[in-house]
Amino acid sequence: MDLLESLNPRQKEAVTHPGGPLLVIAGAGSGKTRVLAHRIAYLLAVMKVYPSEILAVTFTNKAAGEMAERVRGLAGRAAQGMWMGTFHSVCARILRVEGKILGISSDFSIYDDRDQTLLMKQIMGDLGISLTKLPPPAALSKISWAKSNLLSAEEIASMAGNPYEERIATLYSAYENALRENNALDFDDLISIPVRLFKSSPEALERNARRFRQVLIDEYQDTNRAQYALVRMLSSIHRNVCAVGDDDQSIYRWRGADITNLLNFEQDFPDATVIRLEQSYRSTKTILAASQAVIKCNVQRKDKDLWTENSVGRKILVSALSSEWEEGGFLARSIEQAARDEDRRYGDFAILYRTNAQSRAIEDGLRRSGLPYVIVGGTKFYERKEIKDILAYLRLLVNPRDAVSLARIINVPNRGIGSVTLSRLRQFSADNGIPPSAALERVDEIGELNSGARRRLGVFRDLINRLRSQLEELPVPEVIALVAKDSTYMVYLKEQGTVEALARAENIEELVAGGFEFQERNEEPTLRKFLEEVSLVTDIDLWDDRREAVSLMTLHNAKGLEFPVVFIAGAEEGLIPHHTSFEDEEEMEEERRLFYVGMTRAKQRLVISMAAGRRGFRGWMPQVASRFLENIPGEFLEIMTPVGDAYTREGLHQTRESHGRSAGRQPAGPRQQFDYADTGEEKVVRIGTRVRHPDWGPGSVRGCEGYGAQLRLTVRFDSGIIKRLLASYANLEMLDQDYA
DNA sequence: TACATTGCGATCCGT
DNA sequence: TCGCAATGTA
Repeated sequence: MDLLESLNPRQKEAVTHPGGPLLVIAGAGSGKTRVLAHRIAYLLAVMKVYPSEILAVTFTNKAAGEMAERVRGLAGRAAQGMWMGTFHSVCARILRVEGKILGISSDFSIYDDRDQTLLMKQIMGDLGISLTKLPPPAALSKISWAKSNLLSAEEIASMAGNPYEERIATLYSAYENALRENNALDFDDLISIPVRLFKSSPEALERNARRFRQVLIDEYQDTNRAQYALVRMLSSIHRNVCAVGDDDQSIYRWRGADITNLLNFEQDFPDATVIRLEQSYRSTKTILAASQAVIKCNVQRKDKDLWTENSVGRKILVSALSSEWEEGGFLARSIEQAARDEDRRYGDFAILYRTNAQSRAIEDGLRRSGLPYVIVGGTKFYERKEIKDILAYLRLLVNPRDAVSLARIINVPNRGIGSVTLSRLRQFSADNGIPPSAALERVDEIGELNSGARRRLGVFRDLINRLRSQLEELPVPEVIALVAKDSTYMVYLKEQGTVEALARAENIEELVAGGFEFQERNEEPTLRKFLEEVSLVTDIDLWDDRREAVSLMTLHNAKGLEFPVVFIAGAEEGLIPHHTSFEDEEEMEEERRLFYVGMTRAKQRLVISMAAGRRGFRGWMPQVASRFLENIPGEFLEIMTPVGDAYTREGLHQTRESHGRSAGRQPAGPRQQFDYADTGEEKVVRIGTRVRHPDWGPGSVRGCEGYGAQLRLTVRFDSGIIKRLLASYANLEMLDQDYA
């Protein structure tokens, strides 16, 4: 039949596997998405499985959407009603139905790390634990680790071997209680609670495991213990689990991913069939061979033999630039040139990097050349302050017990309700064992409040109640618009009149537009569903690959994608491999896998760049080439290092006098200058410039950090004292002529 | 008591 | 550059 026609023998075997546990080890570019889509279509068409009996878990919502589309293309209408999504979205769906067994109401809020931190701060404040001694995110990351390994607060407490761990256990337990009080779940809960639920309720497990006749998991190498447990439970009756993955592309160990889930599949399922997909369809022979040479340096892996019938292609270009700004310029020039000479679209290019911080210099380079680009990742749309604020209103309307959201917006925009008033409200709610929003209803009974605060709380309460009363009647986008208007958030932004505030107002309008779009897409477009969706979308989900723009993203975000031309920027020791992995061999292997993932995103051309020096958060850092470059045999490389290319970035900011020496061949020009931006006027100050301060007398500039109004000068005064001064407050008199 | 300002410290990857 | 905690001011 033609469903199988285009597949190679291995792929065909995977697609037509009759039943029982199946592990597909799919090398980079070996067509694993095709295999999954075809297998699902095959299950529907040939094995007559109902769509509602199929559970397919992917790594991103975007991947799920693409998968659904491909299956629709193969199987048509028969595909409707499948369970397809990320672990988190599938679990949220299960929990809305089954959660009540554990006393979780279906209106629960989903807390992101921002919300988690806020909650943890409150808890630590209540317990009198210093926020500086134990930063809330540190405690939360331990708790997250525990949850993704299915360890309860009690278990953590019993394992604790020192006061620090005991404290973590105490916080864990308090944090859990707080989440339940707020009727909220964090990301880890979305996975671990269903597992707990299925452990405690055999009926619920039976119900769900019976429904899912076929379970398919993509990117199996990146599942954690909790996800693994869930997969085992959901496939416990029919035992039709199809796991697809590649141990060489496991890059989420730091998030709790456990590669042994994949490596031990055959032990966990003794009757498992294992199929290897080793023909690669994506990259040229050169790119494939080079990437194989790199990944073979890892010890902990299953050996594979990837091969391809693709052409040899061009050599991998490696270029060393003298600074991150030059690197940005190089990337822009290369793209311009390739777009022109090779007649490529901007959408063909991707620039990948290890850390989000690298994107700035790259962006500058592209912007200077006027190249269109999109950044995937960084500050996500739904994490913008204004969006989070509006969403907090909406969450509070849906889930009145959500005290984190309440605290977030009770004084945004300013209503004259400050921290003292808020803490009195919280005190009252704690004393009476009711949520803060219920305390708000009884504001007249709170004795300590002065009349002004009482009145203002009353106004806020009326606002919330009025909005909530309209919730049922209005469609989602109109609720959002109403919230933005009645909360006076919009007016508040527009009154500010700054460019930034207006951009924020536009973002809120975009959120409303998103609400319309949501409404059209869903049969039952409830606000609850909308909130869940926005909590679980990722930046990559929003990325539109048809846009005619260069894509910028981290190596992590690039997983699962491919581009005709890929640039890997910042191939330097300390970045990739990241310096935090220097001490640990396992982490080093993960860095190598990450680099490998980056290389294998490229179909036709791969360019790797590095900077000989980079501006770190504390001055200039000389950089050396990544050790991974040395793993690539020279025959695959073409090395190009431009010489004497002057900085094109205007108003270059530097911090030490010694740059020229450390970076070798830097041009003399602007390297000892930096902007002195004060009241909008741009000045350039040289290191060594003589200055005078009203209190400390004369001195000379030794260095600077930062930009614009935040510029901090390090000045050594003749009296011997050295001061770091914020430029706008330094009140310095420039004595030399040495600035313009 | 609330709000604005100042100054400090930190920065990997992200569901 | 940025967000936040501490400090200053109305």
